[in-house]
Amino acid sequence: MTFIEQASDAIRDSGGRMTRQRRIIIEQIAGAQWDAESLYAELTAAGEEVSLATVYRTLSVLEGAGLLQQRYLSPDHERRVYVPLTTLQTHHFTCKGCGKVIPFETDIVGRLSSELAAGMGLQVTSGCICVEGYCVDCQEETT
Amino acid sequence: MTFIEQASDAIRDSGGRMTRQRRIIIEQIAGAQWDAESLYAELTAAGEEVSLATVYRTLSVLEGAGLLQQRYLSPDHERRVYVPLTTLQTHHFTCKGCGKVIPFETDIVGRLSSELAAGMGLQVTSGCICVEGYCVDCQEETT
DNA sequence: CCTGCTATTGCGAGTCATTTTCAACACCAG
DNA sequence: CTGGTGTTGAAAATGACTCGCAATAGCAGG
Repeated sequence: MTFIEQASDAIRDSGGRMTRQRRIIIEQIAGAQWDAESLYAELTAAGEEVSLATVYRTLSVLEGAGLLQQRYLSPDHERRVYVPLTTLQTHHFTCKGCGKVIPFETDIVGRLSSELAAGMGLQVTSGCICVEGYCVDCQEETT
Repeated sequence: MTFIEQASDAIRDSGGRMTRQRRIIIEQIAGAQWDAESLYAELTAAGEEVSLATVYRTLSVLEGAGLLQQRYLSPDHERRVYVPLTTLQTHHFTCKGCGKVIPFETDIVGRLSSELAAGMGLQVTSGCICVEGYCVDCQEETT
């Protein structure tokens, strides 16, 4: 079952309706992570008619349905990004030198979940990790 | 050297002045983490005269001097919190059931730093970790 | 102890991302 | 086809945070 089918089902199951706007938003976010503003710009540039408010609302609905998860890519948390669950294990490193955002894979949230469950009985449902520092290129410049 | 002395020195060294407002803000944040709004409320309640803008500005100055670090306690990142460097290894778990914020200690940022350095040559200088889920009490209720 | 230079303050206004309000609209079950 | 109600767009609201500017107050030198 594709992401789009899952999303349609989830929306209908909760008594919601599949509108033109929701469809194009879902199609766009199925492939990659987006923040509301960029997604809106992209759709508008492609000639689609949606309002920014609807983009925010739809992303929020999809998050509530468990299909997306919010993230903040950089430690200064300036913009909320939505990530399809299929890419959940990707986190991001922000370079303080050049501003580059470097994705990396790790199951560190999983390990942390185990630790918290074992040590304190906490049940982790979602986590967010932001790290910043210097990338290879910027380390060389400093040296 | 106490946190307050460190802060005074840092401010003076950079050509800044120790004002009454800065002193009371520094004294207040020396002991624990605060977000600007709460710190302002606390000081005002204690009869001190400071403006919210000054609280924000002072926290930012202290962060620039390397005495505080910003954090977001919960995954929804609704409020910026400043933490004295001495308590840096404390992270937070937010319960989606009762809203409780539970601190925990872990060197997970350290481990992640090692992984990133070894695997991709990235040099991590700071990190932020937010996890949410259900605490022991709220897990029982769900059951 | 004065004095003046200028860093800092307070206040109100300004940002910016995100949310809400509300009337008009459009899914979709019947 | 049609009505009930979930959704939308546009604009106003919100909330955290920042900025402009005139008034104030540290503090170095006299």
